[in-house]
Amino acid sequence: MTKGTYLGEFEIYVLAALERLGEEAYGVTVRGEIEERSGRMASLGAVYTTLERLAEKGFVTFWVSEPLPVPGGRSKKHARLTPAGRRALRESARALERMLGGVRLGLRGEGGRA
Amino acid sequence: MTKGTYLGEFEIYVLAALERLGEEAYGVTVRGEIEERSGRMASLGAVYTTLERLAEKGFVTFWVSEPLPVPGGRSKKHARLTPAGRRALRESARALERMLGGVRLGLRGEGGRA
DNA sequence: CAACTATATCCTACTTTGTAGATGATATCA
DNA sequence: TGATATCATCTACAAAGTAGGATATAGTTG
Repeated sequence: MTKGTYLGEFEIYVLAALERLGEEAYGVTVRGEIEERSGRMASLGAVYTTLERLAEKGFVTFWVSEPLPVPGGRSKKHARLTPAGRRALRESARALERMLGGVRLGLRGEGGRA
Repeated sequence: MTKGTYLGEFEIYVLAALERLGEEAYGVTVRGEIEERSGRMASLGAVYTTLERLAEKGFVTFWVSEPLPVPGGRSKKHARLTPAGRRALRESARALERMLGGVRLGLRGEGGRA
């Protein structure tokens, strides 16, 4: 029985976005990736707060990019997964998959209400 | 973009357990199902509190069983999913799947640390 | 019947996560 | 300098997660 550190729901989205985005990951792109990919809404404030908390846990580190010669091209605070972060994401995702796997919820089609 | 009601991490576990257990679902069995199935730890207190909150949201209803002629066989407070609860579980599970789907996390094997 | 064992639930107090509007920074361009 | 476009931080509160300890109720035993 793992008593351990299970990620919160939104934390999972943020870490998964980092995994997908790689070097392109920073506040705005993380938010975009979550919304486009999953359809789940995510405010920028929520993203930044969560990234900060994940960094405190050692799951994320930051690095700053050079400013770009375009409007609004200020330097960005990029985020990347640490090995511990990747491990935490994997553990949470696996446990969730085991729990949801096989449950008939219309995960493939069936859509609609009720 | 769904601004809507996304379930918390533990709420997903509890609702999934209800879906699996059917008529057998009550505090103790819910806890057992979560722990056995996913490996995620779950205290009884957490389970009851979460069931109560899910009921307030209209995702769960309760019914009481007859006491049984065995030691500790008091009547149990069973829980079942409402249609809204099943729908909420499905929505959260789908969004999560879309976000995690395809991410290389060793969801099938590869195990180990780092 | 009192004491004991086995299950099951409730209560309570607190920690962690989730949320997002308002505010402040910094880049180019007119 | 003023206007526009990104991006980040702050703040304050709401919602979800947690679990120890108290309480309830069944049969059993002496």
